[in-house]
Amino acid sequence: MATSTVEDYVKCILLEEQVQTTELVSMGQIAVALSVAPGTVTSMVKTLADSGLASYEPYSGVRLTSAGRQLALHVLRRHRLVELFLVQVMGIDWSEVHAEAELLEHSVSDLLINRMDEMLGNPQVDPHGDPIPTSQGKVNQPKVTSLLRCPIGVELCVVRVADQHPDFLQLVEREGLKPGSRLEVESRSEAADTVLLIRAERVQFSLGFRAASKIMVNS
Amino acid sequence: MATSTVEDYVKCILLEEQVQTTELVSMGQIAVALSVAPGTVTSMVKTLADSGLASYEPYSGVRLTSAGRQLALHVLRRHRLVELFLVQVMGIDWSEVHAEAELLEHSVSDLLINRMDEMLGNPQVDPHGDPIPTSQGKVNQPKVTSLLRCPIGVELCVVRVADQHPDFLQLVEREGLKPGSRLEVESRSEAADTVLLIRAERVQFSLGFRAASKIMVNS
DNA sequence: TATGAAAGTTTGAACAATCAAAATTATAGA
DNA sequence: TCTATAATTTTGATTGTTCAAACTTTCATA
Repeated sequence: MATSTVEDYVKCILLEEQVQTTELVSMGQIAVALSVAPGTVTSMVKTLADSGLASYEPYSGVRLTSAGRQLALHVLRRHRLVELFLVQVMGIDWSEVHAEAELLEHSVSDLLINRMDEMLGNPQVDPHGDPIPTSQGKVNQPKVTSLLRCPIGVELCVVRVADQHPDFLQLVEREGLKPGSRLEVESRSEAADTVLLIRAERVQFSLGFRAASKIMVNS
Repeated sequence: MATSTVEDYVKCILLEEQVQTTELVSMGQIAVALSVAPGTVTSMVKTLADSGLASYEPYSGVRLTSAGRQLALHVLRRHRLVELFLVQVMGIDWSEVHAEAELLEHSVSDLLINRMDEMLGNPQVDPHGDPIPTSQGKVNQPKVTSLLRCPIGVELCVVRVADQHPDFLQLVEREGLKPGSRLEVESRSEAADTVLLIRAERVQFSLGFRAASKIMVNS
């Protein structure tokens, strides 16, 4: 059985694969994401490779095998269902559930996860809009763009917030940018590093490019 | 921070202290309870002693310090609240919740545990009748006797089932011996190793001494 | 009182996960 | 093409948890 550290590594590799265009995930990326030393990643990645969860190319990077992807998707399913459960059933603030789920994703049984799934009505996405893999490990990644790339002057719907930091999530909530919110990009200024938004009630609001890239809208 | 292994050891020592009359818990008891080799217990108990959670007397046994007891009670509180939550809220069978709780007790945060406690109405006991320690680490151990020692011919109420094995719990449920059930001991036979019971509806039923010692009634 | 079985301890080894620091490789820019 | 820098890998060590097997202590009883 995979240790919870192994689960963390495969999940991390899956998530890094998803946010980049290249095939291989670098050791450095993983080291930063998991806050461990680079050498630690190299050695752990080798053991992932030994157990058939990843294929490792020295000095180039690592890629999940289908077994590794399967495991990672199961962990992700647990993580996201737990998050939604904590918000919907336990009434915990959406900015705090990520940290809780990070722990619980390793110790929740299949029985319990499927009970949660049922109770929540087989939801498609978690509170941040991230898609929940099915128990068979299928995910549908809806087509989205960020506020950095979406068309200007068109009404859009926020579908996902791609950052789990409580501070950011609290701002998102305060400013009415949670998934489901409707808004429009009025303009962008590369020089000023700002994206000017108009929300449903015609209120203006601006975000820096970095923040804007974390708000995903339908496209 | 205490590892989950350390939590398991202090919880185990607390539980063993409770089921015996003597002060010190032996290495052998712990080894059996946790299914580890005797030598492993000796070395772990030394590290518990080093971190101030227990006091260790070579060849005699181990005893929790107040810090150790405090930690153990917190773990026990988490375990028992999780069990009750799983039964009451998640609808999981009471014979299965022990195993689930054994995992979750190490990864549920204080925030979540207190939310559960609230949601369940600050319950006093878990589904097996075991008392739930408060967040301050207080437990009230109600006076109980087992069906082996209780008076004969008096109506009694089951308050606790002191065995977590699913098979036993399922039998208890089938035979209507869950906490809250009313019954009477009609007779005991040392030779036959049986305790003859009469339940509310005047149905007779018998248990072996071993099993009878696991059913606790008010006294 | 002596002794042998049961209980406990020690020893040496293993594995998982980690680090710091030295060594190696890759690569972008001169 | 060469080289300095960044990224990666290796090395050697540490911590936590575990085991089997050798050894020691305890204690009941012959």
